[in-house]
Amino acid sequence: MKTLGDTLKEARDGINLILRKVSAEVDIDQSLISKFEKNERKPTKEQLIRLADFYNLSHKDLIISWYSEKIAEDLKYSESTSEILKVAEEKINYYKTHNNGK
Amino acid sequence: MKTLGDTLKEARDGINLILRKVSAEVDIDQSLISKFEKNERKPTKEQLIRLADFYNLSHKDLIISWYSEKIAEDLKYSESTSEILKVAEEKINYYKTHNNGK
DNA sequence: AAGTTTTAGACAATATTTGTCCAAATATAA
DNA sequence: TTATATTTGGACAAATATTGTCTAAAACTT
Repeated sequence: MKTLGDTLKEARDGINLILRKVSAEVDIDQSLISKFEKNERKPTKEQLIRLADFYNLSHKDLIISWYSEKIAEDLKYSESTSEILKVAEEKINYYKTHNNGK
Repeated sequence: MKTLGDTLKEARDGINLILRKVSAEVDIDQSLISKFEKNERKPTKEQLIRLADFYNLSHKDLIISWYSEKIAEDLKYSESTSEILKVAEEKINYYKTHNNGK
């Protein structure tokens, strides 16, 4: 199962850059980026966007990865997870249709 | 769409108790309980369990409500929500089958 | 071995969540 | 209406969690 960290690492490997360089470009501490790649920290959404832009990765894909990992982390040890997700989706749809958009 | 707050309020109305009484029984500030009922605060999981026990409500149902509201709150303004939830579920299942249980 | 890159961990700064209190608002009863 | 009781809003401090920064050790390259 490919993690967000894997994606970031692959992207960096793909262009053969060292952390120090990426760090300078995206203005994020290299130690943080290292941790993102090893899934020891989660980037903020802003950081994620900056990395996506720099690496030319799909915003959408990264955001999906980012949110889904957050949710999975939360529910990992919980029961009834598929019901929870089903209800969550209903609520979201309800919300979206009733407050249209924002 | 029935909220967690609605459920708690209905339960209390069902047994006709005032906040002060419930508060004393479950040891949660009455103002907090009021806010739970109005969805202005979210109970902690522990508080939720104590309320469930006191009101004789299904733990499972309340937990589903609690988590799904949390997730919905997070994703409310996001795009690709159904994809996010789909991927989240895959990750959870992956996690559960590979670390079986806990 | 020397130099470079990556990583772990401690730490302060910041932000978020939580519990508590009280007085204003609302409802109920006399 | 007035008096009494209940509910609610809001401010605040305490506790907890997240975030960014730095440093030096570990791992890797030359």
